[in-house]
Amino acid sequence: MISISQLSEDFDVTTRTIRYYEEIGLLSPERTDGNRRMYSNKDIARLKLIVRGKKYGFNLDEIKEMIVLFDKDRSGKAQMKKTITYGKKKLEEVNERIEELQQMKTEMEVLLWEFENRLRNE
Amino acid sequence: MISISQLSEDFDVTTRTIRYYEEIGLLSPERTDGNRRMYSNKDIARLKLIVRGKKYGFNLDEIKEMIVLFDKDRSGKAQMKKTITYGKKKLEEVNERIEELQQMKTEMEVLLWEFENRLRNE
DNA sequence: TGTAGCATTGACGTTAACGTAAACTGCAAG
DNA sequence: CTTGCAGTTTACGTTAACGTCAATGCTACA
Repeated sequence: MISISQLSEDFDVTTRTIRYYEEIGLLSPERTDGNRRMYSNKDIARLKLIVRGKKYGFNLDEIKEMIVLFDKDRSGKAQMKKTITYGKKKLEEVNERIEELQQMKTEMEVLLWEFENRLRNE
Repeated sequence: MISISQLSEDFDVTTRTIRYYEEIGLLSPERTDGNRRMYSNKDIARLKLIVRGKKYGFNLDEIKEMIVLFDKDRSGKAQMKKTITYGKKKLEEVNERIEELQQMKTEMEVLLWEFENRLRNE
């Protein structure tokens, strides 16, 4: 259990941002007697997911959907089947992004190679 | 050479967005006698870069920097060396994103596998 | 027990990346 | 010629994702 300032430091995001994520339902930390937020390992894992998701260009609504997927406390066959279907779809998206990024990487490498050659031959 | 509406259709972005990219210096199409924008293959390649960049979570300022890299009309040894250095840095960033995305993919796969197992064993 | 230093909840401000509407222009078809 | 569509500029509007500030509440520590 850590405080909001600790969490803020650990992940390099402002406390405002963390509170905002709570505001829109992405986090729901416990409170102390004095009403201070206390973050569990589960909360920490969630924030990690959020921060990473943002880095890949997902917006907070999309991330919210993914959190549901990563939230392991689900039961009922129907619910689980839905989760699996949705998860596979998201996995496909991630796959596509990886492939495109790899293509981009290749293009950049070719370009750099060309530049280095031109530099050598002049 | 294609029109703005053609370009808009081809890339599934609005004409407003295309004009905005021009406004901030990401595109600079030629004009016809009647002042209409005409987009060359080079412009089209740029827009492709922009759209793709956005998808990966780069903002337009970062994309602007990358466009400079992908712009092949550079000369002078010093300039080229700078470009190569900068390009390698960007390549590193792309590499990192790929690796993190792959880690994320693995996690999702594990999770889905667990779900499917639970579904089978109940 | 006082006080420095985090924490809390509003509430309004800001910025990037467009959306939208208005007023105007150029061109092709009937 | 005019009708109508596609394009142009200008300018104000919008939304997500926070930033910032004010007023107030805990709480550890000298």
